[in-house]
Amino acid sequence: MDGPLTATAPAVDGGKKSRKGEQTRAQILETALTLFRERGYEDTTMRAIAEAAGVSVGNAYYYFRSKEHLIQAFYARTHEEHLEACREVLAREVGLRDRLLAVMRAKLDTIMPYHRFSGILFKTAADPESPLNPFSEESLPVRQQSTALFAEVLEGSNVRLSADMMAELPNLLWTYHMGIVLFWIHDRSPGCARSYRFMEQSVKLVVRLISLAQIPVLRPLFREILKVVAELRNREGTEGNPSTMGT
Amino acid sequence: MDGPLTATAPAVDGGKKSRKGEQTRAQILETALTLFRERGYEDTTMRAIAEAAGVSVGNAYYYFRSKEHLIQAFYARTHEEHLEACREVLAREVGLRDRLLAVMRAKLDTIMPYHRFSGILFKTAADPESPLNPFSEESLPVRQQSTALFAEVLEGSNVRLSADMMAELPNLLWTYHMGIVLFWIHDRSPGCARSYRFMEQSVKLVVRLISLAQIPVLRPLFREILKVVAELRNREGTEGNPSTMGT
DNA sequence: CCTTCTTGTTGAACGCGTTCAAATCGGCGC
DNA sequence: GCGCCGATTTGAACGCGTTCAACAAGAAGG
Repeated sequence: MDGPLTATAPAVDGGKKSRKGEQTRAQILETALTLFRERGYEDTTMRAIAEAAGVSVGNAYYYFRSKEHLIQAFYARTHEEHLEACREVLAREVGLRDRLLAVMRAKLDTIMPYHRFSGILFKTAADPESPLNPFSEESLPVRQQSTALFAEVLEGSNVRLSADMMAELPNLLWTYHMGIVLFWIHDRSPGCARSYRFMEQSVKLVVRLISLAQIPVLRPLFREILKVVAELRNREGTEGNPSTMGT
Repeated sequence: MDGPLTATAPAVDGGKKSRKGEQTRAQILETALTLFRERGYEDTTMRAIAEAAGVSVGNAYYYFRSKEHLIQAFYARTHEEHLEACREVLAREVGLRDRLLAVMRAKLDTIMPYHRFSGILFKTAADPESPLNPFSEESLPVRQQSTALFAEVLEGSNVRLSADMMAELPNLLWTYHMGIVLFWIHDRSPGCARSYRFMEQSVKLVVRLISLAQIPVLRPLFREILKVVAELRNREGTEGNPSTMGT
């Protein structure tokens, strides 16, 4: 009953075993992502994925609990690509606006090939019962990695922030970046030009707000905002979930 | 081929015809909403709805294009209940904070009975292809009505706002209210107490921000914010869609 | 070689949302 | 009465995601 489903990311397990199954798993994932890119999500059936990958339907389900779980693999995949695309700029640039701009632009560039099928991504992501829900247990690793990226955007810049800001701002930026992606998903303009424009304008605004938050007169206001945002963040709340306390 | 599907809202058509079908339609909708409330969305099958309503499956599809379209009817229904629940307070109260508080509280109260099945609501609502997408053509009437409610919240208050604020703020408040609902959907605390608390705190913050926007020094900043928000709003963009130009 | 256990693989079958050709109903002219 | 036509209703059928009992392939020990 305990299949290979425990290890979601290919690189997480020991790396030594390299069981026969790892090949099959990779084969299925690769086929699925290709078909998603070509035909979109809805028009790609599990039967088609299995056939194109040269396995049976049941076998695909041996490695991926559901069709949705294939998306989670997509999540992890594009996130890694995004990280790679950012690395160089983040090591060089120190201006906060340019850092954030570069990261956001890289994000859009990374997910662009998947624009056709990305609709379904947020569709299932918004379902509180779905494992793809950005707040779910299962997607916590990717979310934490992504939030860490925004922490790095801030820390590597020449802008000094107060401690309470530094604690909450990465999460806020992550939320902001989700909002941009949401806009992008609905964007039907050629080349998603509107998304890029909207992103650039809003990045300027965000950076301006951040610098405003450092002005002493406005501190009480921003402190209150942070308080409300913190309330928003720990959704599990009184249930006492220790897993979200760390970091 | 042109069935009764053209008239989505029951009160929209002439009201005179009252064809046989209107009864059947109402019967199906009532049954569906009841089952949704009792078992949730996923566990309520179209076959079960049809059987409980005393019709065939195909007949249900004659009146509702899909299972999702039953949700749109739910949208319209709860919106009317919300309006009704607000009417009295909005006629009496003039303080902006209390007006907004009352409206938001009424919103949560109205949708509370549907908390179990509301997850799917946003799930499909986030899909850009879905007719339930809040930005879609099909849900435009409800959205406009809802936005109008927030315009009334502002206009009936003793707070005077500049014209550009008055033009954009209702849309912003509508977006804010969607955010609260999104929080509520994910809220698993007993009685959704966290949602109410979060709503109250954020309402205070929102009102405070609105009054800040009236301070001359900060006007340029808020004007820029409004500009970006306006960019966000007309998504159809360069396609030249005249239907969203009105009002 | 035979057993035993885990890992990997199969394809038929289930329940679902949805479709559609065909049947039925209801009013209106004759 | 009969014929007609649009509105309504039916239920079998399709394709989908998913499940599961059964089977095959290795690996390990005797």
